[in-house]
Amino acid sequence: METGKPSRREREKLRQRQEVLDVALRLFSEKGFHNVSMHEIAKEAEFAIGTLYKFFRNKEDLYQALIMQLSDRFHRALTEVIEGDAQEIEKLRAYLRVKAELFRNNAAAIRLYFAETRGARFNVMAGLEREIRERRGNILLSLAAIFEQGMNRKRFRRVAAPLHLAIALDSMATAFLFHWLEEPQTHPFPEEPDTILNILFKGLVNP
Amino acid sequence: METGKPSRREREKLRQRQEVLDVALRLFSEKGFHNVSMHEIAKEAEFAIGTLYKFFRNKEDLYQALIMQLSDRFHRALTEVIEGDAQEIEKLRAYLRVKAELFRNNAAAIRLYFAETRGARFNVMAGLEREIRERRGNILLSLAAIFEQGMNRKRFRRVAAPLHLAIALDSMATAFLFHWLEEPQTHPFPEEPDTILNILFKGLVNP
Amino acid sequence: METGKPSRREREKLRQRQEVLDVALRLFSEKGFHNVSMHEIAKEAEFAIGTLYKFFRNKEDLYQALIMQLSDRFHRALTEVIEGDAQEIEKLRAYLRVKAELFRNNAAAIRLYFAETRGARFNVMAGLEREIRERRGNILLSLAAIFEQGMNRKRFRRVAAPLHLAIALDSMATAFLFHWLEEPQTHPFPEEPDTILNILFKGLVNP
Amino acid sequence: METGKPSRREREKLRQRQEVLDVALRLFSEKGFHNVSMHEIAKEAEFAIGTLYKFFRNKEDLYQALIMQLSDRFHRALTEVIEGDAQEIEKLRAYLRVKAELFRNNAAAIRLYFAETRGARFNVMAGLEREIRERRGNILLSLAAIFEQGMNRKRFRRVAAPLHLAIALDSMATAFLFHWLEEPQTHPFPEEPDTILNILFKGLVNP
DNA sequence: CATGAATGAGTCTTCATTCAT
DNA sequence: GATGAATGAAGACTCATTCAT
Repeated sequence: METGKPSRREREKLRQRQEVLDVALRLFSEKGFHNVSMHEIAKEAEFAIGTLYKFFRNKEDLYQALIMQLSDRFHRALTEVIEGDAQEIEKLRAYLRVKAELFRNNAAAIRLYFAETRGARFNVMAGLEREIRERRGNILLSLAAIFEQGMNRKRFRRVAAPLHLAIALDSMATAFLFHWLEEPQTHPFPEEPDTILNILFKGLVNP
Repeated sequence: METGKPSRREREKLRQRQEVLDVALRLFSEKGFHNVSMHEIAKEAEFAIGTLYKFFRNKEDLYQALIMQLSDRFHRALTEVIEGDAQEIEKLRAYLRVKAELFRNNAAAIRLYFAETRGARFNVMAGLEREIRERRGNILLSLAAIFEQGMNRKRFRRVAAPLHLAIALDSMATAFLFHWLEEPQTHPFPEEPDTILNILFKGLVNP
Repeated sequence: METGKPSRREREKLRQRQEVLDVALRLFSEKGFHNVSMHEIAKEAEFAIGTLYKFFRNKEDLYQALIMQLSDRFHRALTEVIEGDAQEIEKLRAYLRVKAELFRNNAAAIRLYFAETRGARFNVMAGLEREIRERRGNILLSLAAIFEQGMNRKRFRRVAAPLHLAIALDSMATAFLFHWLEEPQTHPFPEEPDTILNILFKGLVNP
Repeated sequence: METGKPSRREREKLRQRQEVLDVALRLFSEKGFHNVSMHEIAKEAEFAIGTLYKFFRNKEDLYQALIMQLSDRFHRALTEVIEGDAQEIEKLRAYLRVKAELFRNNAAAIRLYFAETRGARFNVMAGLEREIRERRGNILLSLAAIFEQGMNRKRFRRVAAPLHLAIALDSMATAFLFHWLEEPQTHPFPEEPDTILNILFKGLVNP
């Protein structure tokens, strides 16, 4: 058989690998890539240094694996919600709700993810940039498709290109959520999806 | 007169200091803080290592000076435009135009600035975080004030809190400009102010 | 048993640490703290630089460990001899003999020890100054006690305060031994205990 | 004429050189040779760095000049007192008194002098070691001559070789004075000449 | 002649990575 | 297969010294 025997060993190894990634996320998000040593990760994760190098070829590899895992988790969750066949506005609202939940439940990861993913193309992420950018692009395209559909069905007016609306929606969401991340008390959390949709749906200028 | 005598020496020193900052901007924006050595900066700037330490107490100091200089330049330009006494919509349009110009003319700097300013509070910027956040906050408040005024004068509808509109406007601008920065050909540049204002002004949903 | 298991690794590590200290003693006593680099110590001791830092937190730590080890060795040997319950004069003679042996067998160490221990309170020894001064003080007090006892038992006349006699005895010993250290041929070694006791015991001036 | 014209310039230069030496003494005695930079000396002495190098070939040269100046001052004072033609005991008493005064009035210099002169032959004094040792030797010889004379005149008993007595006397003096230097309150100062002579003159053991 | 800006060799120290046990 | 001792390249920073002005 193909899956029976190796499974046990394999699963154990994966579980350990994941423990390392969890510790690494915590440390990297607290101190940044260059201020965390492999020794520190090994110690916190209660593995021998050498063992880390069984799981990851080197520090950069570990780091990229971590970021890619976060990317997987985030983009999978966001993609799921968009690709259903709910009504357009419902999809957008759901997208914003899921994104908000991601921020709420993964503050450390989010901060790390954006820090290493925005702007910095020079850093440790070199190799993965394209992959991540592509995922982001796909999500924007999906959002754009929703807007497009809404326009075709005459639910949305053509105030701008669908892709631009997608960018607008997503950037606003990110911005609002970062503000909340930084000052949770000032920016109440749950109402934001509505705020964003309000801004997008209702024209600001009196016709 | 007061400024004649010291000027000469002083100006020369400042010019050299600026040369170092220019080289540092290029290198840091290409490779990131930790992947640029003081030797490298010195060599590229054609100064001896020791000379760098005449201008900056240490590497971190040099880096912070660089980021603060960028911050100064960017925020000054943006603040100027908002604080005039033009009409509300004109101010917003001008703000977007200036921001776009900043992105266009300072691509490397912008990338570095956002990379080190977003998300990462653990990094080299530790000491300056508050200052920069405050500046950003002030700009948002100024934008909010414009929206508020527009509302009071019945030019804008109250679709959302002024501060939220400010965040929305600014985050959209940043997002569009980053997209342009990354793929100049796909996202034609100059129309973006109008795109953003369109999105903001015209309601997406048919009433 | 309790000591079997860790012993092996532990002993090996201690042996290596001691090798480093031995090399360091030689180099420091030849050239002084600031004229010996960690690289030099590592090379001479045939360890990698990094290994030195497994044994000692930094250069100063290594140096202080060295000096304290010497201090331990010297003061332990001297203290032992004083604290026995032999007769007063015998104790003094034994003290001088042991001190002489220490000088004879540890010339380099002695030179280093005195160089860094005398006078200089600003140097690398900052933290350990008190400890060392205290040890020296204790030895002087023990010697003083011997003189005092001898006086009480009418063996010694009260020509000076016991502590002063202690200082006199010890400083003479040190001085003679240093002279011998510097010119072994001129100052024959083994007779010095008697010389010193002679000076101390017999009055110089005819009554 | 030989001495008229250059005198003025020359004297001025010497005065400045001395200012540097004075500052250097203070700094070196406070922090040690390696913890004082030429810049620091220049700044404190209010000279330009370059000027220091007009007076002294390099840092080591400056340091040695300083130590030699102290050596001059100390040994001259001590030699003077011994070479008079007073009575033996008076000479010894005077020697001790002068030495005490030197310690009292030159605490910083004394500490520096002994720190760099004792034990350490590896250090910055390399070149001057012989010279200084010779001076010290001469003083001991002079003291020995006094003892010898006293013996010949039957004033002193031959309890030990004259040179040994000289060493004994001088080392006791140094030791007592150092104790006073370190704890002025505990060890009252002015009585020490008598203490030392007492120890030397009166036999400790009852005949 | 004095000045002090500029130099760069040399130092300590860290940390990713390897490999013998 | 796991371990962690050992490695040494690389980097930040200091400071004695020079030399153009």
